[in-house]
Amino acid sequence: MVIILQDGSEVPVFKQIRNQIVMGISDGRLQPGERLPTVRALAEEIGINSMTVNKAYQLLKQEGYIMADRRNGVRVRESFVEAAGLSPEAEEQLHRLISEARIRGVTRDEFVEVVDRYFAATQQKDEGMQGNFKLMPEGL
Amino acid sequence: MVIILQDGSEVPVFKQIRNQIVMGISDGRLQPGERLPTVRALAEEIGINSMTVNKAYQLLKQEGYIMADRRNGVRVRESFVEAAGLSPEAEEQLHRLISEARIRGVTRDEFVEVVDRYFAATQQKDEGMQGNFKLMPEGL
DNA sequence: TATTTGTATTATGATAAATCATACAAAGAG
DNA sequence: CTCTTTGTATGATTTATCATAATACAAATA
Repeated sequence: MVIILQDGSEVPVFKQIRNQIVMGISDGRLQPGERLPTVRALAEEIGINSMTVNKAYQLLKQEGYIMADRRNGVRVRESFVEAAGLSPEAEEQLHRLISEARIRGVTRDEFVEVVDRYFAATQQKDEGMQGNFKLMPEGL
Repeated sequence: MVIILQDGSEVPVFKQIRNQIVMGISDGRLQPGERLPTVRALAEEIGINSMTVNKAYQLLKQEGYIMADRRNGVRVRESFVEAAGLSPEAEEQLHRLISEARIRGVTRDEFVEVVDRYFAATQQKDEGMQGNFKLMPEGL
């Protein structure tokens, strides 16, 4: 699992960490139950304050993506609650994205093509990369 | 076209205005060249400061959705620049939305279903729905 | 016992966001 | 010309966010 922090991004660091971990869970790079780095380890590797990492973990925990306690450390949840459809926030954001895309001239098929590309980006379990949690310094 | 502000929303007011106008343009409720309310009129209608409306208009103007000057007031652009595909920001946000949706158990078909619903929500020009902005005199 | 763990607390500085009150110049109407 | 309306520039204020920092603490572990 590689985390890449973009420096000039308007997205705050703690949210970049959160987003990339969510994407990692979604595409299988992070397996259920897999342990994540400690807040201090991750903070030191990236070169940020540990409370910033903790803020990302707190958010992920509250959203139900991970579990964290002093017994088991921080781990990806074993199972996720299957909800009916998208969240209201997700629907709203998707609506906005589609509105902007249509004005740009993007057709339905072109949009679905992008959707399929991301849906297909499911990475199956790879023993070789198990447990590796690499961090890259701010790039680009 | 009626602007409805959600009170408890985390989305700032100026961005709510911007988003709703973009959606209005996309689904045809706002026609090309159609005049939008003055900053003061819209501000008074929804009970906010006129500079907040101006901030939304400035953003829309910068993004190329509208044109605004002292001669013609504020109007929806006649034509929009057709770009190739989604913006990088849109792709990134879509990627995140899909990642979150997949974890919730949303399938590709279910997701596309929602996409189609919003893509189909193109409202053609309808004389019956010609209730524009309330305080809007239809001048050239 | 000593260390590591997540986490709670509090503080601080920096920066950005959000709203508001004015004022001004350009344009049009009378 | 005068008066009004227009978008907009300016500055102020208030609030919120972000990241860092220095601790401390309880639970688990080596």
